[in-house]
Amino acid sequence: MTQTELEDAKTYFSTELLAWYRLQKRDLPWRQNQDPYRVWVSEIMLQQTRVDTVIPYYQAFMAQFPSVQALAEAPEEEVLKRWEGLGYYSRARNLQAGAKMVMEQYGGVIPDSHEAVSGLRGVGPYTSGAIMSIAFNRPYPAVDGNVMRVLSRYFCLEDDIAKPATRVGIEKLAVTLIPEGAAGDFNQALMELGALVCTPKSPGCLTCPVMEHCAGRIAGKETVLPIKTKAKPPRDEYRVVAIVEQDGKVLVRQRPRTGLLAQMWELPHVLLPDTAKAMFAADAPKKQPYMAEALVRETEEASGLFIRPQEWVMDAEHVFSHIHWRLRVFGADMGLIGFPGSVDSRGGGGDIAAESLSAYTTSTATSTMTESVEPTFAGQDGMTYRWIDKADMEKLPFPNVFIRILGQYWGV
DNA sequence: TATCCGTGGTT
DNA sequence: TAACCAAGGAT
Repeated sequence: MTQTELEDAKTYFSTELLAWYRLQKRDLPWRQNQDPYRVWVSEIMLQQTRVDTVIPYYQAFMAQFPSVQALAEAPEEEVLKRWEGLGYYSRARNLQAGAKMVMEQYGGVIPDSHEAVSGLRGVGPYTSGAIMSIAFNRPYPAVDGNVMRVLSRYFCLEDDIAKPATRVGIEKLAVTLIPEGAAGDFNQALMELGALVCTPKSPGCLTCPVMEHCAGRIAGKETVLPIKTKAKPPRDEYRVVAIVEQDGKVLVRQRPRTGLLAQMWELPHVLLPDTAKAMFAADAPKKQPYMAEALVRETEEASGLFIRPQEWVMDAEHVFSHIHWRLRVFGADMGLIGFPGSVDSRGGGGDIAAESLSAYTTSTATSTMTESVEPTFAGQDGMTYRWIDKADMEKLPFPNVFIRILGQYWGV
């Protein structure tokens, strides 16, 4: 292809795609106007997340946090709760951190500046380009997975889109395609085409507005492009979960401030060694003494509570991007009656258990005096533990897997 | 550069 | 079922 032919193909692509978008674009909540805050929130939510999933979250989030100021001033737990179920929870914390930065450094106004927007927590190359182009109509590229797929096919590019360097190259190409004065619409058009027509598995070339000059299709490679190296499968983790019930309430804890499911609440659970895999086989008995013992030991060391596993409740699975949790859930009671004898009978660790119980009763008494509800106490592991009932779940953010487990346990 | 971060829909 | 993957970013 000559240089002139390439330029013609590019002009054709930009013109036809833009016209197609303006006729075919979906009516989405964040397209009501170009308010930078609305664009910002939508772009963060849309990271690695489907449009249909985002829509209800976006509506609820904007209703509860309608402005940068409202978001900046909200309690973090309310923000996390509103994000519950959407995943990648760091997005929520970063978004709020960004809102606070906008309040403090830019007087509550999102600046029309690529450098400033790029400096906000959770805003990377794609999102900064999306905000600058959609909210301010500035000619920056917004290259996501859709755009890499569409341009890989149209220009028959065979670089591995899993490599960061490839995205940089496609950004350089994408800038040159932006029509004068139409950056926002054009960038959205690229993504809209990828979402609706130029889909990963079976691209709809027959209805594609630019199929006539699509080099990938002409070469017969529309289904092999884009080239993308396979991701590693998630590693298995076998875990035992405790539903400890006392006076109609269930013991939960808050995860650490960083890492997986940071600051979310959960049922206590312990990691089993890889050798436990056999115990999760379909024909293996559901209740294994070994698991119950692990649960007793680890939970006691973590929370300071002595629990007694009773019955197998259910199995559950949860797949993260990089970890596959296989969970076996046990119902358990608190072992308060005859506690010292129980400690002795199990042998070893008696001192730890005795101290733990003492610490637990003390902190519970303290917190019930200072707070009228919800005794909260620190475990030996530094995590915060508390007893909740069904209604308390409305306040605390839980990962979906525990919502499922507790929902079934409580018969929701 | 590779790995860590969720969840749900499709195929 | 299992694999794939979706409007990515941080470290």
